[in-house]
Amino acid sequence: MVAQQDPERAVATASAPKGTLNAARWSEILDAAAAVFTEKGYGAARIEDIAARVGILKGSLYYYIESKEDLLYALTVDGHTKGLATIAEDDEARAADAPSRLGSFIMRWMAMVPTTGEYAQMTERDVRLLSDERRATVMEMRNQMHRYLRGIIEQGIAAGHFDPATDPGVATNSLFELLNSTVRWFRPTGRLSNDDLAAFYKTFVLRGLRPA
Amino acid sequence: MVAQQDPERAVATASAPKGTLNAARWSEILDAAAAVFTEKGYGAARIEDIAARVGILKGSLYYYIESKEDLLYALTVDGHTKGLATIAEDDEARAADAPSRLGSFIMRWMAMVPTTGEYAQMTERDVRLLSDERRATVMEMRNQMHRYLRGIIEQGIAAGHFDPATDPGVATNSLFELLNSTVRWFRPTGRLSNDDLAAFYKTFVLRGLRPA
Amino acid sequence: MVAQQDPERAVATASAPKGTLNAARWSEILDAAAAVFTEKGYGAARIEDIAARVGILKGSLYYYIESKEDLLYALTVDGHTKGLATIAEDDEARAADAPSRLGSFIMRWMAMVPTTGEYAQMTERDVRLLSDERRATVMEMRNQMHRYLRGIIEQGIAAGHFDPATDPGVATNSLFELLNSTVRWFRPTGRLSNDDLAAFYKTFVLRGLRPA
Amino acid sequence: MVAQQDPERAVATASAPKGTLNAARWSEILDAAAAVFTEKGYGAARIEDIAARVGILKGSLYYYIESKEDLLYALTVDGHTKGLATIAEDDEARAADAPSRLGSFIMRWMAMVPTTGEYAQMTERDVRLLSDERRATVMEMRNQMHRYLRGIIEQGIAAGHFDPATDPGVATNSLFELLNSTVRWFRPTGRLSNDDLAAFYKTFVLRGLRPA
DNA sequence: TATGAATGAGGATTCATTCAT
DNA sequence: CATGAATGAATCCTCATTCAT
Repeated sequence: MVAQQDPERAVATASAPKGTLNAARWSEILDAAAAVFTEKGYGAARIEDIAARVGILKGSLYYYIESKEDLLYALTVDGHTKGLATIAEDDEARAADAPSRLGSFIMRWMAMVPTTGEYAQMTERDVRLLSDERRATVMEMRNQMHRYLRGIIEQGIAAGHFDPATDPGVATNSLFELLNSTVRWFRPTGRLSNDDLAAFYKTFVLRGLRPA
Repeated sequence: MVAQQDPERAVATASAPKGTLNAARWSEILDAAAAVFTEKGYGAARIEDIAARVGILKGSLYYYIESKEDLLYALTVDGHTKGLATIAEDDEARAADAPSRLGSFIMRWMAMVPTTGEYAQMTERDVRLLSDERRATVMEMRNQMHRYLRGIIEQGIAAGHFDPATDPGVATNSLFELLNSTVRWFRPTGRLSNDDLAAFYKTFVLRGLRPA
Repeated sequence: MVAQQDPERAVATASAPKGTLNAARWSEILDAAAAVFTEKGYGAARIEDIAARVGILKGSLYYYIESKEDLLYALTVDGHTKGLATIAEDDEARAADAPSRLGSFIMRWMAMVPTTGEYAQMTERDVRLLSDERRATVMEMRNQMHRYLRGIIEQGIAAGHFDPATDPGVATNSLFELLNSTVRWFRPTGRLSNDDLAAFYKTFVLRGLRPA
Repeated sequence: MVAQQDPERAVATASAPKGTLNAARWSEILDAAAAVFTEKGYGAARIEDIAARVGILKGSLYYYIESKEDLLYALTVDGHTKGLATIAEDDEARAADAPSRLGSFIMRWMAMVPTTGEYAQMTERDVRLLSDERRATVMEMRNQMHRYLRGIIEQGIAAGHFDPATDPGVATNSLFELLNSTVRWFRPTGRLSNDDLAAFYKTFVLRGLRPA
């Protein structure tokens, strides 16, 4: 178990797979892994690259992990945990109508995205690399998020706020893909901030779902 | 799911890197590569898998290629060539207003998507695997497509059909990501056909871009 | 058997290993092999390179040879045959004293060297690549040459023309190495012709062997 | 026959390409590489052979090297470094006349030769296998040695000790080839020691260069 | 004679993983 | 905790050779 977590990783760092460990070091390792995976892709990333970024030798990494997959899994669980935190609503928010719930979700999700690497919202293909059990865990977390978003869309359709011709599953998948695709091309170095982008998505999506 | 062989392949296919060779066999090889890359990802795909799918030994594949990268490149150029064919408009179409041009583009693009594998619209990361020259070629093709779509969006903004608050670059990237993300989750095995999906995207996008 | 040989290769072209063949083509092939072996070394030379230089496909080369080794052997026998031709003396020459026989031999040998490639006087290491039988053949040819030169040196020592402290075996080996090393560094493109070099060797060697 | 390990190795050895590693092991590896390269030639030598001779698996060799070429380069730099050490003269030696400087050089060079493998004085062809930068380094070392020897020959000609008809470049190349050819045929197993050979070369060369 | 296509046995290199110290 | 050294299975790629046409 990780004894203490720093604020940035606070919400839910996956605990290191090997017993009691130096939490700060484990956090460094996850950051390094996130950076390297994002830069090279999971397959091309080498344990050595990650270790080097932490400033230790690759053999030493095995004090913290049992396999490379552990890093992918930890990062993914981390990201998904943050995602799950994002779908939490207080009673008041939950009572709102679908458009405002959806708009609010988009803003929250987009606020979270830059705190995770590309692998946090792991693609279908990479999920396959996990063991059956782990894959099931991740899929369950993912399904929870999908159910949440789908619920809002169905609510909006039922209430006449969203086009009844919309297939809720298609809309859910499309929204997640749209929001998560951001990491693949957006670099907040220019005119546009992450917040600007979030605002665009919100407007775009809410208008896009409106009935004819 | 995997690039289907179709008549256009003969025309659009990047020519095999080693002189003039049996075109049918080369096409088989590209199909096999598309299937294996899509299934396992480029990095994890083994030359042996591809050869086996064609029914030859791995060494024999090197009669057709010089390196694994050749396959990625050929597939990508293939996909991008199809993409470029998709942005072609006759004079009448070009003269139309932005919403109808955009709607029409979405339908054409979505009609093309199922004829290519996931690697046809290669991700940023995989583009890095190509040699400098090849990467430049691919990027130029990609830029052409982006310019086309961006042009339509700017036209729509100028004509008042699209929200003037829209950033054309963001919208262009978002649209491509949205459309291309399809291959990552959609399987046309259920209620919904690829056409249904295209219709959804069209409606969703056109409404989403409308002014307030 | 090669039916007719062109003058340049007349003295003793090793016949192609496979039955009756187009002699001109076989000669072309040997020239190509000599060029490629000299350029890249036997090991690094590819059958494909040689075929390309002849203007045929590598598969076609096997109409003329049974294995790559055939080319090395043919070239070597060729060169050694030329070497053996070089040690031939008429009765008058044979009757001369050692210094004039040796000087004359050096001039003849150096006149022959530029007509063969580097592999003609194959190194110890490459000889090992030949089959036992072929190696024996080549070694026997080589030994004949060595015996000839050694004979002259022993004659010179006996007659008091050469330093009696000279070890005939060492001198023989040294002379062959000296003369054959020429191909490794000499390019007759500058001030010096092959004849100039021959003259230097002759003077140098004859003085070098003189008694104190 | 093969590079014998000796105290100088520690000083003269090109440092292992991968950081600071176990020096003794690196030395073992170089010895093994020298042995295998000499026995089979660089091209035919297998990494596995070298590893086996060290008593490790081939994969383990890559802990010490980045590529097979590294071994060739290290060996060559090693040999050339020894060669450069051989051309060093103290003030008294440098002040001597050309014949004694040359005689002394031959003795020193021949004392060095048996401590290096065949690849130490790498042939032109093998030099091509090195990267541009490495080739340049080796060529520069080689040129230093050539300049040294050529200087002595020019001094001798100027002072009237050597035949003025001698081309210094030709003589330099011939001498190096003569001395270095030793490794290709000489085995100090018989009557003759390496010192005997050195003495022969010294006498032979000094007489060979004398004026008419 | 020549070709095109395939074969298959290597060989270099990579890298996650192990483990004694 | 960390290191250095080694492992060994994988995987890309090479190329001499074969052979039906």
